[in-house]
Amino acid sequence: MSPTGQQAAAMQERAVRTRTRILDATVDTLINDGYRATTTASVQALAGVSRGALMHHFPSRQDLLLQAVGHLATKRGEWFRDRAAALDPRSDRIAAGMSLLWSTMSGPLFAAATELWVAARTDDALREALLVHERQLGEAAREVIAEVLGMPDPDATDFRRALDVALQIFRGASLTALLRDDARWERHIVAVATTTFREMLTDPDPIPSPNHDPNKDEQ
Amino acid sequence: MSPTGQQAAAMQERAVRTRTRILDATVDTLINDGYRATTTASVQALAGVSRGALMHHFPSRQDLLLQAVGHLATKRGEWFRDRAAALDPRSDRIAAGMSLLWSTMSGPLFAAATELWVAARTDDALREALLVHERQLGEAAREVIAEVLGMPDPDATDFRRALDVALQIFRGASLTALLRDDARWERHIVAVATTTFREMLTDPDPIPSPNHDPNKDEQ
DNA sequence: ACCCAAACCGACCAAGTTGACTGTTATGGA
DNA sequence: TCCATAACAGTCAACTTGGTCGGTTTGGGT
Repeated sequence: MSPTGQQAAAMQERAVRTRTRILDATVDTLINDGYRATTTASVQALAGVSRGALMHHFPSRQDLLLQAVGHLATKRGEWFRDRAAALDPRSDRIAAGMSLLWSTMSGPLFAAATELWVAARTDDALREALLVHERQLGEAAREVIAEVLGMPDPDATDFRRALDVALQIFRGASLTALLRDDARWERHIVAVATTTFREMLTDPDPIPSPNHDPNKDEQ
Repeated sequence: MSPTGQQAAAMQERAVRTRTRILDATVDTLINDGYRATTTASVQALAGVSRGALMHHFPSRQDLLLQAVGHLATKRGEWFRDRAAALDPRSDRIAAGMSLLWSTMSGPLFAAATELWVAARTDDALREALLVHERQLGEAAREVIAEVLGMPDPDATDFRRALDVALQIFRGASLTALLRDDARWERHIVAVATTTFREMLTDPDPIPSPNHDPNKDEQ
């Protein structure tokens, strides 16, 4: 989301603000109007900048969206850390952790990310950018969650697997929640995820392990 | 996806074929190029029809996409039933059912549905259409799954809840699989879903129930 | 043989979208 | 102070996209 080091050195205060305004407007447009309606013109209008300013910072729509991926990831990371810091330390840790995770994945920022995510299926450059940032975000989130849960090692295999499953549940639930809006059902899903997570951590895994990990993926 | 009854009576063979060609082309374009790139022109080109023909059957792009929702739902239903009928009756029933579910949600047709699904977040008409057809598809799938599993009652609360969770896991996994493509991980997720499903069916639910169900959905 | 409505054709148009281009203003350093 | 360059402004042309419209073809009924 940040420009290259050399550019950053030359960037002035005003430029940074303009840049941020544009990227914020891009994210807002993604949230409010979706990927298809996120045109350079609408972003420009929402940001209140001239065409020249927009094109100066982002020579093409492609550029704009690629940079928006990083910008969005940063905002999501900040949001996540803020909420994590505000957790009640006396509550049940696992339940708190799962609630935290769900709150991150049910908000507007996640909706914007989903727009980009789906678009990335048919856009190689976007996919590359997303993969990089999602990976970073995922690792950062895993560390924060591990801390919330009081886990000594964020890299423990059991923990990673359990968290991965919880993530899938929430990802699916977030998609479902896009269309139907049922707070009760959402609470239920969080409860299910919490139970599942707890069992996957405590039980010696009853699940046929993928018995790999030596190498990463064989497509 | 079918026209109104009166129109259907007047529709000729050729018209039906043209219509189907266009809708198939729409789905293919969604699969290959994504929602944003699914323009009337590209659909027209892929279907090999004239502009007039396209506009005759689908007066607007909105129309085209709304009808495509139904068309896609039909194709998904057929596909699902075909695969269900081809299952090996000697295999483990729950495992077979979960594999069946995952195969439905990891294919190109589901990718097309996801494109529409996400677009529907910011498109009321599309959302309405999707809700209707997804509900029908969901019920049909539930009945088929119940039969595969040998469940006496597809409407049993425990069964519905367990299936719902499995659906969320697979929905999330399908999104994840859009970007990274790891067959081993996918098998693992199916195994996890299978175990979770089995436990939710056999255990007297240890999960805090949403304590409702008096009425179906209060969206 | 004729008629009529559905089906289909393709040129045309208006609006939208993108990015290039020329000019202007601000800012830090020599 | 002055200048080089980044930052910004606004217009414009090329292209895309969705939709209209007048006309032609097809096929079943009479």
